[in-house]
Amino acid sequence: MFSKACEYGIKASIFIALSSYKGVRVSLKAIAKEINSPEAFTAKILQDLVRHGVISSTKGAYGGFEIEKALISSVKLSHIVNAIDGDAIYSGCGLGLHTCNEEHPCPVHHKFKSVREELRSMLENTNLEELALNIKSGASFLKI
Amino acid sequence: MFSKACEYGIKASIFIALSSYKGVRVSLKAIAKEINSPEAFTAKILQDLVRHGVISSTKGAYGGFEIEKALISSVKLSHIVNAIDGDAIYSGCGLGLHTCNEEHPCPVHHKFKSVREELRSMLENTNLEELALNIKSGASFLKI
DNA sequence: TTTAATTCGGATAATTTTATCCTATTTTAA
DNA sequence: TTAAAATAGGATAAAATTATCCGAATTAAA
Repeated sequence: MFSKACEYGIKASIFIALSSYKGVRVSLKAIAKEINSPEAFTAKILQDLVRHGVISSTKGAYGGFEIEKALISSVKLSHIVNAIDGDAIYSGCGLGLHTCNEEHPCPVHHKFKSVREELRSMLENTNLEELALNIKSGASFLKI
Repeated sequence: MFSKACEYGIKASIFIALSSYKGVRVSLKAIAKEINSPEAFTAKILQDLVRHGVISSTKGAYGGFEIEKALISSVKLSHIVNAIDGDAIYSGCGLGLHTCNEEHPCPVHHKFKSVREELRSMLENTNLEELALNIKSGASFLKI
């Protein structure tokens, strides 16, 4: 459903949020270890998220990645997915037609409508705070 | 959401169903033209669908692809998707965790639940007959 | 001021997906 | 029986995605 890059990006963001809560920046190394992802590839994805303003970074010793505490609850999954994969998943045509809309629908356009809509709404209404809290409480997991 | 191969596979199957209704087999060439797909690549996908028993083929002059009339309504989108992409879209973990279930959920497991479920149900309950009839009536389109 | 710990960014490699080409095989009609 | 029209299938190529490597730049502490 999502690209590997996007999966890593979401998991990394959650872990960064969790750590930012405690007021500590996390290094690439720590992130990759925690979410079980290849370090160098994860670095590229984090750079991308920084460029898109989803997370922020600090270079040098004691540097790392973080999300300003006050912003954690306003970062939605849709921001991350958009930054990495774009919005094709929930706004593109399910069968790849260039032009697909109500007037000129692909064969599954209407069938997909509610699925697409529910996905979009879910991504736009899920924020990093709730996801991080579930990790903290042990209700959900970032790896294995 | 789906791979290109799967998109082509679905569109091709709908066109084959449409033609089989009229009692005529369609050639690879006609299919690729109708759904606007690369011919040789489409051939591979059709071979795959034949192997999985979704469609049937006849070699030689006047040969081509078809779906037995009586079976058209029983071919579901899920059969096609499964044959080409597998069931990962609606049964795999949204974040790619190897183990992701109610007891050990990934951060978005519950959030994705209804989306995944709706997608699965839609694929399992949509058959080629209805999709073909909408093409026939001009209510939906296979290309552009 | 030097050193160590970091992120950044460019180059490259490996893998997967998408796409093409060519030959073999099958089938029908002339 | 031969020729033409098809699918089947193997080999290969192109493109996209995933992954790795290495040096540059930055920062803080010793």
